[in-house]
Amino acid sequence: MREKTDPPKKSSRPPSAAGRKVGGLPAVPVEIEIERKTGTSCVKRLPSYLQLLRVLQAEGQEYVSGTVLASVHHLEPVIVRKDLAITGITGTPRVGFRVTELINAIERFLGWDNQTKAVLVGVGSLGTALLGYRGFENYGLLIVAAFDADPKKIGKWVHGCKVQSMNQLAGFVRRGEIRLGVLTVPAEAARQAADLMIQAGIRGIWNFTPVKLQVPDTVVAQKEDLAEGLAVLSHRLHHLLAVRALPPIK
Amino acid sequence: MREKTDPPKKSSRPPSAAGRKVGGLPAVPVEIEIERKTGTSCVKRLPSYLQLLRVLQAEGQEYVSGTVLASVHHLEPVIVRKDLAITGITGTPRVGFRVTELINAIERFLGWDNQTKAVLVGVGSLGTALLGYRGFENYGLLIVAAFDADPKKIGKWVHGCKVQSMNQLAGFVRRGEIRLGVLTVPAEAARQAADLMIQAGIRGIWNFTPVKLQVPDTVVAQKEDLAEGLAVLSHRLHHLLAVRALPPIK
DNA sequence: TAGATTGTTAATCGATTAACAATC
DNA sequence: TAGATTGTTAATCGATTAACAATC
Repeated sequence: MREKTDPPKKSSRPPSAAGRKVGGLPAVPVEIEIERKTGTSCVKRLPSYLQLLRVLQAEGQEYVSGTVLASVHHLEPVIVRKDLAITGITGTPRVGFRVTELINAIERFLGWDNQTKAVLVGVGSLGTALLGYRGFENYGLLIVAAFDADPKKIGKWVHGCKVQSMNQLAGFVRRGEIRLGVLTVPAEAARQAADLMIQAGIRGIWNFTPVKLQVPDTVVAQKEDLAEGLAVLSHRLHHLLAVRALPPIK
Repeated sequence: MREKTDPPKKSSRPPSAAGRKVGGLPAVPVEIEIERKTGTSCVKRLPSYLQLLRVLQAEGQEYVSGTVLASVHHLEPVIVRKDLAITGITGTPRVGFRVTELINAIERFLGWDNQTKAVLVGVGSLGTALLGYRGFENYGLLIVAAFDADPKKIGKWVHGCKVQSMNQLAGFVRRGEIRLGVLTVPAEAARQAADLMIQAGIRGIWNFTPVKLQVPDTVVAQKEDLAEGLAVLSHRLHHLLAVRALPPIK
């Protein structure tokens, strides 16, 4: 309602500058551009949008509104709008976002626009499990080789990967220009295996061990702990059964 | 320093009442007791403490301080103190917490003091993976049966479980008094499979599908999404490589 | 045009961190 | 005793939610 005749306190909606890329050049110095608020919560929700967007794309939908994305995921629409904003995309009022454009923006933001090759270290039960799981390909991840320290495992084939010795890791990583590693060794071996991966040139470690890794700032480590989710579930279930078991409430 | 001669503003440290169990009876009405601040962040960190505590117990350590737990996990000591407080345990200044007591308190709080039996629904690549992973036994979870809708899979043995048809689910759950189910079907089948599980009497669903389930309030559902962690890792790696790749910084 | 939807700022909520008395 | 550690309250920080002008 308020017009742009005189600027009061609020300068509502400056067309799109201030820390956003306009043409191809950042409107502000790069350091500030990089430091923009990218809380991890926003990033975590992007894959679920992506998953739905791909379904919509397959169905031939051209546009989707943030409102629709929100209702499917049981989120507030404003959350979706903010999440999508970090990818740099803009929508059109009353219409929404172009599905294809949104898919590309999210994939680009996450670095999933090209398949990323990864090695897996530690072919135990979890490692074997992950090698067999083909779902990661939807997320731009392709595990191309497996390594283990146990001589009894070396040479065996697991889900299409020949298990190699740890000595072969550095050469393989260098030749293949691999940047990402999945760590699934037992807790005791975690630290040493991670160090070998880093020496080999791995820059990102998806850490499935219960050990908090210390890595140099040229490397990122992401801890994945199924026990976290299970703990929340167990506690809530425990609680629910205690409350709901005794009297039939109504 | 301040004595309890006269009560100023702050009544620092009332011995231990106010919403805490004292003997065996809650000091306040049950509803309030239940509603006590149990943010999910605290609960998620408990398994990692538990893991370390078991190592210490095996080593014969009798006491451990919150400070030590904190430094191992790279957390602030006050976080550990708050987390442990939700289990109802108390420590002794200068000494710390009794390891055995702490293990018991955490296990009890999470409902991990007795093994919980679970069924798994959906024997695809991820389901097979989880059936083969024996690590859950440390977290009080034992997957005792597997179910699938695909007739071609029924009757096969996967990691010691015979795959059963969905028709057999309800009977099995009732006979075994199973409360927990692991859902690893494809996205399209998630809703229907979850409904069958709930009808069968399952009260907690560990949901590995990318679908947000709608469940009645007699059931808890916990979504587990590996893509979340991978998204955070990918984004950080992408970012890191962009920043660190171009110029050799120093 | 009217009204649904976007993008953004301000307010609220929850979790983390700082500070500190009480304790052994 | 002295000093490290506990338990708790207050302050800070970040994420979610509310509110609303701009837009098609």
